[in-house]
Amino acid sequence: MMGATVVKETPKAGRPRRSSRQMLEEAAAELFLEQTYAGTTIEQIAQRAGVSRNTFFNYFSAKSDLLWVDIDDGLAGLARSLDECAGAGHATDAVRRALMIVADGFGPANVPWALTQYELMGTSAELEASALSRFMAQADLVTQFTSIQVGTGAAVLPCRAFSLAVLAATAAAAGVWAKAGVARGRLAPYVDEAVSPVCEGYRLVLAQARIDE
Amino acid sequence: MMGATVVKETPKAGRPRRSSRQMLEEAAAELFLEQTYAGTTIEQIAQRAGVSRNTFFNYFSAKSDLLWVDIDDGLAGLARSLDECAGAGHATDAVRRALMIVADGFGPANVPWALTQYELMGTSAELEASALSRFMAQADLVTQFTSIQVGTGAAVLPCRAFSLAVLAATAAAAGVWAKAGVARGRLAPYVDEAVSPVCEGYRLVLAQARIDE
DNA sequence: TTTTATTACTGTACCGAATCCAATAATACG
DNA sequence: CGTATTATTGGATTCGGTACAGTAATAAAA
Repeated sequence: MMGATVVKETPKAGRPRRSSRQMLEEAAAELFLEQTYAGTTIEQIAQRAGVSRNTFFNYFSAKSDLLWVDIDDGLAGLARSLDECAGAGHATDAVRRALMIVADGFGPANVPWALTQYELMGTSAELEASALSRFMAQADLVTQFTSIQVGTGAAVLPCRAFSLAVLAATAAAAGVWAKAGVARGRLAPYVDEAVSPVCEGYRLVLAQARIDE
Repeated sequence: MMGATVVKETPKAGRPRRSSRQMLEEAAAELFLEQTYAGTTIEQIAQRAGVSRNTFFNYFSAKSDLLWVDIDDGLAGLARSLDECAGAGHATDAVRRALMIVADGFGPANVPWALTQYELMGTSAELEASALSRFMAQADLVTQFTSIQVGTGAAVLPCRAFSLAVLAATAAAAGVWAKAGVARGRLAPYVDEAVSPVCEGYRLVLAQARIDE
């Protein structure tokens, strides 16, 4: 329902799977190259994977989930990365470092579908919806983390604005990185360059945030 | 197609309108209060307004346009506000002032549907899609403006990251403002508090952006 | 006054995403 | 051999959005 995957780990009882998950992803990847994302229907994906249309929804909650298969895994690690970076100094630095860890998972190859298709077909409503859904999920994570790091009585607005701004900068970095073409290199430097000024600007503000209120 | 409205000003020839536009907005407002946004269909809105379902699409390109009727007008003025603030000093300051002008159009009453429904029903796919669509449109505006202000040879990433970050901070401000309840007051102070740190952090970076490259 | 261009409105049909539900198939376990 | 559990399937339905043809209502031209 949330845009994340429906089926992940296998239970021990019941009818075994026909390994449909990966087959669906591969079938979708082929079709996205032949036709675009918008040009392929779930029916076609399921048909090429050799399963029914309904089984597709057993593995993905929406067609747009296929755009994020490469990203969702990395995004799932943000919460853990935030906890790892919790102790070190400023809240802004912790968030920045956590984002760098996540960004380190993305190399020059394998640019996610969400970014390539964004360039290819502009931006469809489905892509936008799925993108903002993930953005807001991460934003809630960072907001909660920042509020805790700043301390009790932290003002809501600074924490929230910092979280959204720092994630937006990350998204901008990912967009520029994806558009950079073959010689893009690793994602992390892009993220660092985009995120650092935001953290710098919010450093003092967040330090005083618990006093103001 | 872009999320904006299809029909705006009246031509001089042809069959006159049945003043459907405002009637549709009012019918939608009633239904959104009775049921939620997600709970009302276009069919119901058109029926209460006394027009056909197809006529709805003569005035709005999508159901989600109704969530932004109050906002789109203000957003349309951002380009003009940016031009007004172009000359004054730093690019960051110009953007910040332009955003303040836009924010000044929103008072304590009349919180747009997009924000109230977001709180009410979490966030549906339609709302997210329409929201990001508008966000990206404004982001392109600010990015182009910032690039020009910084000067020729400006690096892409800083301008893009700044634009997205500053707009994300604005969105965060709007969200907190809407949630603040009856005593929220004007939107502008929220935006100023959220946006200023981002501009502060990017001030030096953007000043050096045309030298780095 | 009649014609014509222009615009508004309506009905019908269609497509695709997503949900719901009932039925069946394949496995593990008692 | 039942039984619980899970996977898969098919059918039906809902809803947003598009396409298209046809009709109605107005202003201006003939």
